[in-house]
Amino acid sequence: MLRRDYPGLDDSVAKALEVIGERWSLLIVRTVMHGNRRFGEMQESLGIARNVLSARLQRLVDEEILERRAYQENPPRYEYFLTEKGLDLWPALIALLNWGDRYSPSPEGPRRLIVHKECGGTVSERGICESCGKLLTARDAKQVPGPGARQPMGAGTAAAD
Amino acid sequence: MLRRDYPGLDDSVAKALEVIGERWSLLIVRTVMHGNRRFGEMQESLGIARNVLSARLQRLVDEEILERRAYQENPPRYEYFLTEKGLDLWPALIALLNWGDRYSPSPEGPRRLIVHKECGGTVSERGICESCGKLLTARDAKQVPGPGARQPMGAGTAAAD
DNA sequence: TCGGCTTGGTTGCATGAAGCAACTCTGGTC
DNA sequence: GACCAGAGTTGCTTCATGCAACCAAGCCGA
Repeated sequence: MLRRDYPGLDDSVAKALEVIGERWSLLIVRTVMHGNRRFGEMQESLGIARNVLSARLQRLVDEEILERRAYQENPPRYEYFLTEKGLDLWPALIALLNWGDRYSPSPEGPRRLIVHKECGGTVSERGICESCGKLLTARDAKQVPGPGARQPMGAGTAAAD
Repeated sequence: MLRRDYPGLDDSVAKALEVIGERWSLLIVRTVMHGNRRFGEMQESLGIARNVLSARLQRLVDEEILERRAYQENPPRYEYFLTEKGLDLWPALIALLNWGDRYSPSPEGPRRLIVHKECGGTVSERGICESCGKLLTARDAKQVPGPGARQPMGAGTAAAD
């Protein structure tokens, strides 16, 4: 997009979209939630151009949605983790996931299911456990293969660090 | 964005973003929810380029998120309404709204508040009425001016048609 | 009847973001 | 010494976006 801000719009949805509304940004947050923390993992799992991935990671770190931590010196190598701010995007992602499932379903059913770590219940559109009724956050949930799963899913299933 | 699809990604979030992840799309859905139904109203309330608005409306109609209805013949004039599919984006918009409120707050407080039509209770991040506890949809909620409201808000407050 | 106004677009052009491939840089391995 | 891996960066091309001007069909007022 030419400019990523929405001048003249001062509501909170526009502000949110200025930060995470760019192409790829939300998918990067999502892939980190799935446990892909390294540049190469993300690049492979998303099929994104490397320069664009580099620019998005930079911006997401600047916006304090991701945090970059070195896991080795010499040569320096980094991993990216979600901050609280990043983890708090989980409800929005769940809402989009469910909307996508409802209106563009795969014939075999969803590839991934989000379940409550504690009781194994499925997670509703609003991020509520359908089994125990609790209001969940990113830390309470994990993904498991759904009926439409094809390949082994990338990396782990951990949402938080 | 160069291309709006995400080839190789077959999960539901990516599918949802292919449809409503383009710049402006979600803001157009939002402004229609706020009661701006006509081309000129949307153009003014969003400050979007007219050709881009035209292209986005076309696509949103194609995707059956909006429905175009003539309100007069000669010359033909149209209004745009949300379909069920469009109304079902409400939980995602509420999640983004709350995320934006939390992390980029206006000093005076939110400009708009979303309240439950029936009991007047405020609507939580997950689209649940904080007063009566009901799980709400777009039709159950309306927006009212918040503490940070400045100008009279565009058009009405109706969410549905 | 003539020009101007309103609504809802479409067209043409300039700019900049996304995609792709090649390159860099640092260290480890054979 | 040659080669490989990880994490980017650089250069080039292409397409989407923003802007402004234009079009079209009816209505309005003088």
